[in-house]
Amino acid sequence: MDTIITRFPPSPTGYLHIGGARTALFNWLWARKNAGQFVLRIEDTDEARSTKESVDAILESMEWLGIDWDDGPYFQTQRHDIYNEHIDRLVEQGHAYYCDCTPEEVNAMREEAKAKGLKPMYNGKCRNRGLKKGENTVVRLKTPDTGVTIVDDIVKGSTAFQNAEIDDFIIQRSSGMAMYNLAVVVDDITMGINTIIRGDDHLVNTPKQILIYQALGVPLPVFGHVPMVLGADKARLSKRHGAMSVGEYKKMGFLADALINYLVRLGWSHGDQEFFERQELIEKFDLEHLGRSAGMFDMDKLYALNAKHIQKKKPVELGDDLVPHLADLGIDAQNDAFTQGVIETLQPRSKTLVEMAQGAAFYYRDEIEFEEKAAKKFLKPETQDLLNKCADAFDGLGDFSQGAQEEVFKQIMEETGLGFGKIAQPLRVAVTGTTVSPGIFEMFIALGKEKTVQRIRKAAQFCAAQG
RNA sequence: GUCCCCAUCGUCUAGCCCGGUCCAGGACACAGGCCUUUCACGCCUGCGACAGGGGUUCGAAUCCCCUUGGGGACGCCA
Repeated sequence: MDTIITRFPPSPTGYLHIGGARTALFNWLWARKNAGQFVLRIEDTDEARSTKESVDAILESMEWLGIDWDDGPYFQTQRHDIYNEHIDRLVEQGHAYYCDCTPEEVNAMREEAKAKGLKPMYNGKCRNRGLKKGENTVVRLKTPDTGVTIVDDIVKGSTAFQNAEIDDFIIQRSSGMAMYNLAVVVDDITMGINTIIRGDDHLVNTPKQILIYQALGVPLPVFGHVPMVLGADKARLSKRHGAMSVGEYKKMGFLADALINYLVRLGWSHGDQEFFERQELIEKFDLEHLGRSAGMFDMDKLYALNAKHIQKKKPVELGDDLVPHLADLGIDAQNDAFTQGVIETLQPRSKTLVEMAQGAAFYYRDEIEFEEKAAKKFLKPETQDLLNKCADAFDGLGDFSQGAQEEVFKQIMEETGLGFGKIAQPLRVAVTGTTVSPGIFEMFIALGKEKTVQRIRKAAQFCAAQG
């Protein structure tokens, strides 16, 4: 086959939502896997609802996800001439005609059809009137009255649509602007798109588009209609189901790789494999294993996958992702050796970067605030001696390794007769302010000897002041 | 109303095309346990599904039909 050319055509009437991101992903993956091309096209022919902000937001989200395009972005509003050329040709060749019916008239026709138990349709009134272009004329495609139009779909199989069900739909508005179905087909033809993967809400549009391809005398592309993403109540995913836009997931601390992994697996499978690296996805993605049924968006699974990706990623790489979240907490951190050490201690216990940033905060504070409950339980006046003893011992350590720290613990446990936990918990509170943190040794190492000792001493003073 | 699509554990799914290896496998969630210096991670165990009904067949999750349920589309929106 020729070079695979796929596309993603968002309409800029909002942010990039996760359903759209998934279709973009499928197309991108397929192009990348086949060393093909991925085209980005902005479908902004609905001038009333399209905004520049939406375009920017969509591009930004795609960049964050790492979905890059080889061609575009094209804007449909800049392609009037191309559409009009094709429309004129269709009219000249008798495949399309001008119509001056008013919206009221058309509405009446639809009501009439409905009353007869049919699908609401335009009745073809102007088909043979030989009208010329006028003030309020639209162009309609002359569709066949009989026969069927077959949609051969790589995921849904073959579906036959009765041509009698398809009315002479508008391809050019009275304003002269092309309508969606025409613009899409002309774009796909002129951009050389040969593989179209999109949501199955477009399946019923496909026969109309095929009719345009045929009228234009152009071979059909490969169609693949993937099921939609549903919310937890099995209704089409919408705002009330929670976060919709890709940008929100970024804010919530998800890794782009994790979101991609999740989205692709929702509606595609590779045996029992759940976890995929980006490169792996490109290698393994295929069209055969796209699912046919709609799937519900499941936050829990996304969290689990995100946790996995956080665990497997290198601290250096995670650093760049984490720094902005630390900044959100007012922490001015760099992706340096210190931060990477911090990250290492938090990787197995963070589901999101937000969680990681929160868990990391104590490392960066100059002043530790003790949680009331924790202090009451573990920083009692009588704990002062223990803390000072620990601080002294640690301070005397030339080598602040885990092994050396363990030795210190051993000695103090012997001296005091206390169990490990009795020593570790007060120290934990002393250093972090809370009872929950990474493992005590790894944490001290990440923090560094100096700060660790300093914090323990401060806590000892705090204990003394409690009496 | 009309047309179209879909149907395996609560959820994502493997298996279905090319019937037997499936009294249906994995993952998330949930429950219990182990590990343990806290919280996690990890490990182990458990719970849990072929929507229903008819066929076809020696044999059906897999093929056919009907029913039911869910979703989508019918616009001078995309």
